[in-house]
Amino acid sequence: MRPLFHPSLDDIRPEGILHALSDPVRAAIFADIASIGCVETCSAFASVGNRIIPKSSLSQHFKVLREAGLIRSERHGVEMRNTSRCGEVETRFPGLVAAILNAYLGEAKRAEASL
Amino acid sequence: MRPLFHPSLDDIRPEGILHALSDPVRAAIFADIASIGCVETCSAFASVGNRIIPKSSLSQHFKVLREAGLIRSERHGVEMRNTSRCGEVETRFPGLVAAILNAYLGEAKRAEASL
DNA sequence: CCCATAGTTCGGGAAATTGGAACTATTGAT
DNA sequence: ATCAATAGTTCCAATTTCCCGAACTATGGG
Repeated sequence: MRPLFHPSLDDIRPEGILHALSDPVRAAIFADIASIGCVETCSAFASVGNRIIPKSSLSQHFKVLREAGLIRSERHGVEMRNTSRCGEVETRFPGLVAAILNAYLGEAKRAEASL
Repeated sequence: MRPLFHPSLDDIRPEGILHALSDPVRAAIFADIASIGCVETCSAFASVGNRIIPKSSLSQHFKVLREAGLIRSERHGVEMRNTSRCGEVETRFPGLVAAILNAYLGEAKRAEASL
């Protein structure tokens, strides 16, 4: 198992961030990690919404988020802890992550209201 | 040739916008349409940067932007005029498009500075 | 040492992207 | 009206990417 790759702040690209967050599942995972400074394990997301995500897919999703520069993953014993890199990303792309998370948040509220 | 489909404002989704703009070529096209003049033909983008884009691909790119709700395309005689829907999108996802365009803009400036 | 847990990697089928060639629609010229 | 030119679209095949089950790896505990 090769060590996890994390891009340096300089290597983070807008297209990577947009691609990573253009998938609603990844956006939901990231929103969760980003909220309240959180630290989350991968398996905390065995389901997103009411959809069950196979762990091989989850692993890929975390990899995409990591390589986009949105999260940092560290092994702690048997599990992986994921923290957001919002702070760093904000210095490079001001307002970007916040606007994206906010857009998805508005979307979720709409869905709820129209039940 | 079936008529062009434009989603109503209500049907515009964050994932569609992010996906559309996660491609640097589409982002460049959209940035151009969104800036000042706002009316552009497809063939004005035969090349983006120094890359030549085949017209079948260009047509697809415009379709993706259109179906994401980012642009409106109307036929005027033999050509297509594309206008941005930034204003509408802004009411639904405040700050989103601006933050994305700004992120790409910063990126372009960096690339220039590091020559 | 063996088992359980947490993730990663592999591999094949499904879906999306790309771009050349053929097609369609509109205008202008003969 | 016919023909040619221009601007885009559609078709299709090759490539790429995505998804998820199965097999694998790493770590900690009994």
